[in-house]
Amino acid sequence: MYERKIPLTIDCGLHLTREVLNGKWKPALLNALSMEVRRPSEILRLLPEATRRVLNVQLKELENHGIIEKKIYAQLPPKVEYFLTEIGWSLMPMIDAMNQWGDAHRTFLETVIKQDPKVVKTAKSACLAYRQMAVAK
Amino acid sequence: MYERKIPLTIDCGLHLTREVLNGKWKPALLNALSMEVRRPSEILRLLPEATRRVLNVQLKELENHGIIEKKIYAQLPPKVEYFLTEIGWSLMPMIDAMNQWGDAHRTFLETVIKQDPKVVKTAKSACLAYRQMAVAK
DNA sequence: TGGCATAGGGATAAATTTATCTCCTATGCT
DNA sequence: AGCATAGGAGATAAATTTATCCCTATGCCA
Repeated sequence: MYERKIPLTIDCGLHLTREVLNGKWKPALLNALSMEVRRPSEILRLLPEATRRVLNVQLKELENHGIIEKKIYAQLPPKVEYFLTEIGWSLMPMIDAMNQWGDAHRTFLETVIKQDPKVVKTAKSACLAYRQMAVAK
Repeated sequence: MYERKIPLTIDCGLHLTREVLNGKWKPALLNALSMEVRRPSEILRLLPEATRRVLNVQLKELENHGIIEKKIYAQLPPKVEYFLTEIGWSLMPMIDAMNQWGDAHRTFLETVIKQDPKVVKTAKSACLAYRQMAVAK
C-alpha cells in the first residue's frame, strides 16, 4: 500500500474535514448513500463515470474514517450494502450545502471553469439519475 | 501551463463546488480572507506550512473562479490584497461548517486518521493563529 | 554593500490520486 | 462452454497536485 511521505496537516477543523471529504467521488458517494442507493452495483449505475475500482477504494477510505459502514450479507450471489454512520449523517448538511451552492451558481461557475485554459473539455451525464430521484421525493 | 487530459466532471452541484474548493489550502485561504487576513505576507505567516508558491497558485485559481479579487496597490514596496467576492462570501457558510464539524469531531477524527496505515505522521501548528484571532472576536 | 521585506512566477521534481488492466469467487442461464 | 450478475483487489500506468529551487524588482537599514 502507498504510504504518505508528507505529514498530513490536521491542525484545524478545516483540514480534518478536508481530509475526510477529499476524493473525487466521496461527496457523491455520501449523497448516494443518503438517498438509499447503497449497493455497489446501484452506486456504479448512478455514477457511470467512475470505475468500480475507484468507488471501492473511496468507499474503503470512508469506512476507515468511520463515515460509513459496510454490511456484507452471507448470500450468493453476494450482497453488500453501505450505510452512513451517525458521524456520516452529520456531514450531510455540508454535502447538501455544496450541492445547492453549486446548483445555485451553475451558470456562473460553468462559465468561469470553461474559461480556465487548463480545462479543455468538461463532462456531463452522471449524477443526473439521483438528481431526478431527489426531485421525485 | 498544464492542460487537463481528462474532462472535468461538472454535472452536479457537488462536483462544481468540489472543483472550486479543491486545493489543499483553498478552504484555509478563504477562511483567512474572511477574517481580514488579506495580504500575501500575512497569509503566509498564518499558514506557515504552505509555501509562498502554492498559496500564489491557489489564490490565482480562486481568482480565476471568481471567488476572490486581487487589488494591487501601485506602491513600493508592493502591496497586494485579496478580497472575497460576493460569490466568495456565499461559500463561507460551508467553510464555517467544515471548520466546526472538524473541530466537533476532532478527537474521533484524529484517532481514525492516525489508524490509517498510509498516514505515518501528522503535522500541527498552523491555523492556530487564526483560531486565536477568531476566538478573540 | 549585504541582508531583509514586499510580491511574482518559470522550470522541474516529487508526491499523491485516479485510471486501466487483469485476475478471482460463485451461481445460474442458454 | 460462455456469458451475466455480484463483489473484491493487486499491479502498474497516467494524470494531477504540491513542493523545491531559483531568479526578477525596489527600497530601507545597519
